[in-house]
Amino acid sequence: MEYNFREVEKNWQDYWAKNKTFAAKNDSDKPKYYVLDMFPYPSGAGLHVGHPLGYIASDIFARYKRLKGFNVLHPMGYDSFGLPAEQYAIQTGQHPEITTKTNIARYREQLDKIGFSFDWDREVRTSNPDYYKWTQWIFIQLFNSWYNPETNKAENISTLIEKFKVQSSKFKVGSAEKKYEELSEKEQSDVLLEYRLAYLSNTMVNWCPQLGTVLANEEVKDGVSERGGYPVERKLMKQWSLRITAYADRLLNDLEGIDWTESIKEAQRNWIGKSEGTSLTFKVENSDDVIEVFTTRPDTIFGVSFVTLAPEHELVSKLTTPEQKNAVDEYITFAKNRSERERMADVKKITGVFTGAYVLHPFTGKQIPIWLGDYVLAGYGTGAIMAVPGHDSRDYAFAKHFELPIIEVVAGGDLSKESYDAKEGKLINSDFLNGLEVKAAVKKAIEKIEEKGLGKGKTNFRLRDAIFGRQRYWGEPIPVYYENGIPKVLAENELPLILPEVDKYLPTETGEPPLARATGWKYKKHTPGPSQEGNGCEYEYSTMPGWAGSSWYFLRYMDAHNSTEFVSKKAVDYWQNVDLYIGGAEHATGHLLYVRFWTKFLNDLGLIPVTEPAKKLINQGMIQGVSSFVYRLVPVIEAKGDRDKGDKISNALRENLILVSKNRSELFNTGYGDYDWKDEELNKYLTEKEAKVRKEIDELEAKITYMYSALHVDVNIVSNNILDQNAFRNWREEYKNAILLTEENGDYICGNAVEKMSKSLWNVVSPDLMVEQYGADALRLYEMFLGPLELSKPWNTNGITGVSNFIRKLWRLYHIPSTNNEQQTPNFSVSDEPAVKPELKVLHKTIKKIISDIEGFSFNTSVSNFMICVNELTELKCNKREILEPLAIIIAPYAPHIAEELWSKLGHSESITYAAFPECKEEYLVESAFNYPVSFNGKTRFFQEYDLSLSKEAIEKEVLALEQTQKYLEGKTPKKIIVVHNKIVNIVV
RNA sequence: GCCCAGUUGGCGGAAUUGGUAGACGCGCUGGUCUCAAACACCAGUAGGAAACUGUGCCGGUUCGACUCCGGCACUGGGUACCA
Repeated sequence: MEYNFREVEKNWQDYWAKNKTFAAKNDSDKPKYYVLDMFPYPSGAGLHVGHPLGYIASDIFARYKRLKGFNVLHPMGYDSFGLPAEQYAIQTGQHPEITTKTNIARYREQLDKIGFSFDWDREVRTSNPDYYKWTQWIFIQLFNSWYNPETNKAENISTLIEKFKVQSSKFKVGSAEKKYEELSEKEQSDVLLEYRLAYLSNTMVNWCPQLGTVLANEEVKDGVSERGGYPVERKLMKQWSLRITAYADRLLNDLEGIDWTESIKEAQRNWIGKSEGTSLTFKVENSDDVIEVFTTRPDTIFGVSFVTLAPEHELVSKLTTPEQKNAVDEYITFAKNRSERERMADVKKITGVFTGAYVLHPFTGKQIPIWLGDYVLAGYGTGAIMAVPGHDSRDYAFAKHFELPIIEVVAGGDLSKESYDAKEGKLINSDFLNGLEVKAAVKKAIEKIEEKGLGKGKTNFRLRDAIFGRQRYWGEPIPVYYENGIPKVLAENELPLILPEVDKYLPTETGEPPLARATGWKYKKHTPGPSQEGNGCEYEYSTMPGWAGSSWYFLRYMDAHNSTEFVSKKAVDYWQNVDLYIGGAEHATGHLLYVRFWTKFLNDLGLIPVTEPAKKLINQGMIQGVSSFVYRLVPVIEAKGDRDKGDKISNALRENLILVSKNRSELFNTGYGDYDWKDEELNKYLTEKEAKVRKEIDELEAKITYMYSALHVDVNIVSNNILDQNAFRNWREEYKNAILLTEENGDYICGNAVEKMSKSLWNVVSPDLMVEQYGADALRLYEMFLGPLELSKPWNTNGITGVSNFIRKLWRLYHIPSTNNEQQTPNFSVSDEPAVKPELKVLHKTIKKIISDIEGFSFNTSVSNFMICVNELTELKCNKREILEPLAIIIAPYAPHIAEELWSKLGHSESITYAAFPECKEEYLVESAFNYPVSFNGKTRFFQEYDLSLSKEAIEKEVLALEQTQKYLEGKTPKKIIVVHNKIVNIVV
């Protein structure tokens, strides 16, 4: 028997757990290194082979850093609040906590089998009260803070109140103006809510009726919910939000200083969407009202031919003339009822209405009509635009549709065909801007606008404040209660606010969130006061969104069991922030933006020393599944008239499922009666079935054609596209009696497609099976070997035999084959003789490559390099300790189990984890000669070895003297000879 | 539409600063072992009989281009009436 990975891997996993081999210390003389994975949501489906990809990469890096002498923090935990557990609870009544615990146990079991070097003592779970206590605590800090634009950071709200008092600020209450001290408690609360970083307000939210909750912009994709894919509509609601917009500029600027991929940075830049322009007011004709617009193209001011307001704009009803009132009201109703999704679906559809009112052009004084259009968004800028159809494609489309004038003010386009949006060209028809280039014109226009007091230069962001309340059960309760309608946060010593028990995980009959079902769940002050009387105060019934817990978890790992602080100063001063963060790119504008926001906020309060959560970020690619299909033959009836009868016919023909092998697709689209299925069973079956309905077919003059539809089939019963027919019949009841139309050799060939790996597509490959069959080391090596970490690639189990063979070859290097072949295992045999130069060269070449591969995150090439190394050492029949000991160390990050086993056999009693990574000694790599490729006009013809000490001139001379050179020269004289030392010789003819 | 990434054998992929294109592995073909199969081992494997041709397509720079520049196509991802 050879290498027994099952036994060896189990032993070492037990050893690591027992000895807490990977526990990180919070004080150490070693330099620190923090390697973090994005923690998973523990779903019921368990891990598939795609999940561990990033974990394996980070584990290799963490183990490498330990070998390099770093104190490494490499933790893991669970993002355990979330929708699936709650939906499961709604269906089954099972408490989400139970579901979550079960799923976590399964995840842990799967993770353990792969041999990760996580420090499990630091595990965090966001749904654990010990954890969410501090999530709530951070919320309270957000509530108690405002953003001071002067200091450009968050401060305690008390500094704002102080400011109000010092400046004697006045606040409008109804028609009166009062000082801050003169306001009632409620009025003060309302004023402060406009500044707090966590605040309650009436905002347009993304409401998802099916989920019964609101969603943040980042959770809505293509107009449907990211989770579940349900339609989302706009709705005005009182909601908790976080003022992330206060940090827009810093979130944007600080991207410069972090080593993240350009694509993620770009996605964040786009999401933040900074645009610089100017505000500009238009006076409404015969009224004191003005309409303020935001524009980035003030240079086109003389091209304005109308002004468009969002249907929700506050001035609409006031402006609208009596003649237009009906049309306007009708349009507003229409716009309101169009869901986000519809609006997006027909971007091309232009809708709008004229209000009957006019504004006056600020420079020419001309009348400009005011229109409503839903292409103008209420939530961006001022909800009103100046329309310049000549130089904005949306305005152009609107103008064309409603036959409004189009004025050319920038030369260079052809306005009869399309608008000219480019920001280059000279201004025309523009009074004082004529002749200027766009850039200069923008500047001049802003100057004039500011000079005349019409507006001023302004920056707008696309980023919206993050809606923070969710009308869900399975999340952190927001630590707020309402006293006389005033929202108040709990005292810190009242945390955690435990998620109460409810009878059902659904909204109440009156539409309140599930938490309103909790009986007797009321806030009572610890200290005596009005709320102590009676039943106490109502709590906030919304819970926090899924991203709350994940916005600071990287800090908790530093000090996971601290019961008095979210993280101790000492721990965070030591660990600072994440050195290497690995996770999926799908979090580009969600999690990765929020965690940056919270980090900056906590830094502002002086609680942590860093302003960014992660120095370096790597996005692992997705591992896609390869789905398999069977092709179902579907009779399609085209009947004239009677539809019911048509259905009856097709049902009769469909009684048994007919599945056609892929390569017999010539049979598809065959019509009724004119086929030969080349399959007796099927001919018989269909002839019988058709005979039964022949009368109806003829009566209806129906036409039958056979089409096919592809059905997903479990990839685990398909091997190399050949269906295991027995397993297939047993797989599902409806396939038991299916008629399988096979190839001539009896095989049923499946089709396939590369898709997302998902339970519903039946293409999931579980890591458990791979570990069981080939071992954890093989799985780890193979996942890395598949290709560059960042690239998406389809999973193909077949290739794993390659790395599995490699592991056996590696094992054999350290052993001599047993002579009496039967029972005995190969004998461990390593020689203490000094290594010879070729052996040392192989080793040190490999060390050099592995170091540069790991540090460049090129894990796929390092696996190749190990293979080359082992192949070469096998060729050299090398079994020297001097070579094999360092080899075990450099391979340990990738294949830790076999490395530990070999290490212990080499006579070490300690784990290989903290061995020293060998240095590359360049002296072994020095070559004395180089085999030069000799090329003619850039095409390599032959090779010639020359000593490296030879000068260029000498080589040139030698090459020309060669017989082969003369042959390729064909008697011509070379024009030029290029000799690149240690690289190439090129002869130009 | 805009932004980002990518396109190399039958497949996954490799190629340092512009310097031997196809490393390594899978698959395939042939062979050895075996009664046979599997495993294992050995040899071959970009195309072409060859001259030659080949890194998505067209063009450029260069002694020399997968690599640099200009244009285009396609694939994947992100984002979208953002004024």
